[in-house]
Amino acid sequence: SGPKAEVIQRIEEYFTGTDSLLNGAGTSSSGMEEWDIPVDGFVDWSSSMRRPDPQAPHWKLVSWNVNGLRSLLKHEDDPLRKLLEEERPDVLCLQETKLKSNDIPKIMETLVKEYPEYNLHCWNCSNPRLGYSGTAIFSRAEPIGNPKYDFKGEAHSTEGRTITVEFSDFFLVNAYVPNSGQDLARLSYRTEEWDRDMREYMNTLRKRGKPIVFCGDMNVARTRADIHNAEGNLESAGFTEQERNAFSLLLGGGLRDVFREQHPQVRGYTYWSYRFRARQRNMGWRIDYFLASPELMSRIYDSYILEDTTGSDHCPVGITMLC
Amino acid sequence: SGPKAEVIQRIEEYFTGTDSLLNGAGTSSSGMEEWDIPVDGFVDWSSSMRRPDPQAPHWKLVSWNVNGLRSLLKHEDDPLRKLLEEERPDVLCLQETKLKSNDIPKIMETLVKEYPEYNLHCWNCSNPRLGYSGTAIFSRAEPIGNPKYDFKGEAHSTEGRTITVEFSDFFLVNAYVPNSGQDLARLSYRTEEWDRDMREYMNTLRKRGKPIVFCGDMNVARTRADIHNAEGNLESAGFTEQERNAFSLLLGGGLRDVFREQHPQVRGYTYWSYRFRARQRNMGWRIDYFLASPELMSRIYDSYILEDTTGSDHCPVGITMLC
DNA sequence: CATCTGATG
DNA sequence: CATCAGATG
Repeated sequence: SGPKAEVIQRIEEYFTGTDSLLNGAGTSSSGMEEWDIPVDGFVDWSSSMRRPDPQAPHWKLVSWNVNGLRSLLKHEDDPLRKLLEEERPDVLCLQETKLKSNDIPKIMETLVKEYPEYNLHCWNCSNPRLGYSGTAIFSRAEPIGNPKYDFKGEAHSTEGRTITVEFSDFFLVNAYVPNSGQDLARLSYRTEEWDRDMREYMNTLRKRGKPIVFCGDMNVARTRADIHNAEGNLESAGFTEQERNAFSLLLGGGLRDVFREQHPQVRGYTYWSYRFRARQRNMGWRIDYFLASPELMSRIYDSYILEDTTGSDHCPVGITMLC
Repeated sequence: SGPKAEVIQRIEEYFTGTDSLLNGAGTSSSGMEEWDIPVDGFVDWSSSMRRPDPQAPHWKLVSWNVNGLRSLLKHEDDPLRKLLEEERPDVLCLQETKLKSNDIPKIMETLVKEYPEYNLHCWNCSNPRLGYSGTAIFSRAEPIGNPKYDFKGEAHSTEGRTITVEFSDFFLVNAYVPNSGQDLARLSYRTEEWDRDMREYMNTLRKRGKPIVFCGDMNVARTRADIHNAEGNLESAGFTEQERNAFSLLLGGGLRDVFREQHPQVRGYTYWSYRFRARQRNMGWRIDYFLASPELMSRIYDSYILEDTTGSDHCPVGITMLC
């Protein structure tokens, strides 16, 4: 019906192009381990790969691990306001706000006053551990009902890592997946409990009959194309076999890695350690994702990395979705 | 004998001028509490009150609570190097270096390389508590024997608060007197143990037959003229009756407050809280001192406050001593 | 090499 | 409102 249908048609053609990994993604039918795909012929992500905003009505969704919102708002170049004003996302999901509940009213007041067009501001924060983790969502559109904080009862409710918001035609889940920690101290919690329970949660959401957008810092790089130095990081938090396998299970369970499907031959990172001047040397990881239910893929027009946005050790990622 | 004797004569005349508090200092013969002297007619310290360097051979001694030496060396305007190059002290005493023993070799190497004219570099630091307190002395002249760290055996030996150096004609004691703490938690330790033991230590040094220069952050303002708001701070660490009385006992025991004797009618502060923009508003305290044995007073040519030196919540203080 | 907290001043 | 540490990433 009108421009939207035309655009969807174009997106479907784009996805079925010859360079697409779509058919192979999430399976290992070839016998080759999924993570170990060859990266010959991959090109680096560049913002010129972004597609212009479509004519059809659409939402821009952006996700960003800000590594401390209070600090971010003090930066000289004010990258959050720049993002809000230049990118104008309809929905902005933040991770690692590191806010304690005491800090939230003041920050919220500031942002509500400056950006009244965002009708929803919701915050989840760690408790009792202060200044750790934390997530937030700003949205121009108001959701159906109230945001849902955390998932699976009390199991993962003390670190403020997830917020779920229901919109008319999809669920949005914003997550900051636990880091497996130094010496992988938290690897088993992360993969055997959190990741498992998240898959279950995705299944329960799906049963409610709406597709899902699941975004945030997944704290795992999927494949050789998603990390600068695969060999050197096989034992590192964020690239262990256990984490990659758990992520594969999530994707196998019906969620799709939007960026990878739209850019099958592109190397694009979203995180660079603050150490070793890693960002200047582009020694990065792709660990921030938009995942989506298959039935949404034909409406997702663009998927991109805002690699020029500084102020955090992560940069924002975004999608454009027809609505 | 020559210029030195002439200068000493001039200093003595200066001290016996009509505006001197010399006769009243350290006693309360008038019935009025010493701290509560009227401050009418006091003028603010200004660097124009400094006396030019004398012709006779002399040493400049400077004392500075640097509030973290590592941080100080990273400041844009590099105030420590500026002090060393512009003031060219013969002896520099530092307090609150906040160095742990691990940090000392590297910092020492840097400074020894840049300022080889300082033949003595000695450091005392807190242990086991890291990054707390700490003192240091740099001196062009080499001392007699080795520096002595701490005093009174093991009683006050875990916080790196004092260094004693013996020169040919005086002892130099550099001290960072313990702060009485929030809610005066440490007031009794400070006044009943540390201050008492320090008086004893001064007595033992005196018995060795040399005068004493005792400098540093004494963490107490003596009188109404030494603090911006006396009434408001009668219960504050650094201006309680107990601390003022303990300091009076030290002065009564034979040490003289050089700045106050040379500038009896001057209000000069050496510390301003980082809070409340106290320094801009000159809401300060005089808590950094050079104290000296009476027999040295006729040789101390100048006593001054380097109020323009920033980089710490204290500014340096100095004296010029004929030798 | 960043961010947080919490202690200290 | 500064410094430090120590935890975390």
